[in-house]
Parts: sequence; C-alpha cells; structure tokens
Amino acid sequence: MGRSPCCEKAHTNKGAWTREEDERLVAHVRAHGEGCWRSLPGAAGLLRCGKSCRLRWINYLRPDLKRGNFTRDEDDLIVKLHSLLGNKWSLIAARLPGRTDNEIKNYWNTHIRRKLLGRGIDPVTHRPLTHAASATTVSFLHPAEPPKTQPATEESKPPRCPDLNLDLCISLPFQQEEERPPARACAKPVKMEQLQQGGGGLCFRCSILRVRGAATECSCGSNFLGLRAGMLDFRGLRMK
DNA sequence: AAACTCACCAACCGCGTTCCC
DNA sequence: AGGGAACGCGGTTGGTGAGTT
Repeated sequence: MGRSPCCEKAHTNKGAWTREEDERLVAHVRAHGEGCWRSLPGAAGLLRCGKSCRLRWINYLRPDLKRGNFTRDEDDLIVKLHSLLGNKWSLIAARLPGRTDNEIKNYWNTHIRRKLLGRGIDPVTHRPLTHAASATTVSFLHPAEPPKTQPATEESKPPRCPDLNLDLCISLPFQQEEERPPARACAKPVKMEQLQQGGGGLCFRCSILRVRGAATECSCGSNFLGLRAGMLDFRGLRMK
C-alpha cells in the first residue's frame, strides 16, 4: 500500500533548475498566482513535480525574497525564536521578512548552531552544555554576559524560553498582499485562511489554545508573545 | 597540480495535516 | 464519516566551490 507518488516520476526532471524552467515557472505564477501545485507543471509546460515547483518558487523565485547575508538582528531573532519554538522553521521564517524556512534552517545548521556550541550553549535546549541539567538559563543579549540563575522550582516548568523578552515585535509582519497576483487559479475555500487574515481575528494565544466561539474575533485583549494570529501560520504550532 | 576535506545550500523525500468528495 | 488527494513542513542528501595538505 502506501501513499501514491505525488507525480509521475518517470516523466519528471530532477536536480538543478535551468533558467528556462525558472522563467516558465515565474511566468505561470505571475499569471495565475500561487497554488494548485499539482496541476501547475502541466499548465506551465514544466517536466517537474508540483512539489518541486512549489519549493523552487518559495525558496528561490519569489520576488519578495531578501537574499544576502543575515544581519545581526536577524541572527538574534532566529536564536530567540528557536529557543521559543524549536525547529519550527516555517514559524520562524514567518517572523523574518524575505527569508524562507529552508534558508533559515540551513543558516541555523551551518552558522548559528556552531556559534552556540562555540559559546558552550546547547543549540537544542539553549542551555549551557556543561550544565545541561541545571537550572541555569542563558542570555542571548551578549555572549560574555554571565548566565543568570533561577530558583530550582523553575525546573518544573517547560525547559525552553530562557530570559527572553517575549515582546518579539522586532519587525512588522510581512505582507505584500496588494502586490500578489489576485486569486489562485483554482481558489480554495477560505475557512482557515479567513482566520489568518490580518487586522481582527484571534490573538495568537487564543488561536493556539483553540478558544472556542472565537472564530472571528476574540475579545481577550491578549497580545500573546506580541503576535496576532494573522501574522503567521499558526496551524503548525497549534497542531504539533 | 592533484587529492582531499570541509562548508554551504538547493533540492529531494517522507510524513503529518487539511481539505474535498 | 471515511478515504484519498493535495499541501506544507522538517529532516536529509548530494552537488559544488573554497580551502588545505
């Protein structure tokens, strides 16, 4: 049994994308918008599987990608968000305009991870490597800053989130809706998307905690982690 | 100059979740 | 309600270029 392949692999290209393939993909997405990845290759005249097209567009061809080196601010933000969210690269990417989850993941594994290890910090737990089981937390504000000690009772709480300033509003949520192509070629019913629209909607806390009866607007006034639900794809966080 | 090692990153793969019939 | 299709995510792989021996 098992899942059927996402595409007819025998008739699809693999490996690096050519300039012509890129151009075809960009032209198609500009004309029809994102989505319907399954049918896109045929419609765009590409011998690629839909997944591959999606990846190529999201990670490389999207016009709003920043490219270039990560700034120190981005660096710090990634570390903070990772200590908070773990390997939820898509959630982290949602807070870094112009960066993709794949890019951040690669950057983490090649740079930040090593940097933290060099500082004696476990990149998984964000705690000092030599005292992994202790109740010590780490500050990301300055490498030389000595770690603070917390009461032992704190140990019973979830291990993440060292002395984070939970006001994560370093940047505005990235939105270019007005510049995006109109509706998807085969527009999906909204439902979840409606909940993710900016402006009103659920606060981040309510959306995570699945507050019932708050499908359109919560009135708790909460600004959980400084985030509103519409700012990021909260589905992954809610689910996992 | 050749061989080898390492780092980087684009792309692939498998699986979980959501949506639709 | 259940099953299958499609999507999205995170882990992993493989190609390539730079650096070192």
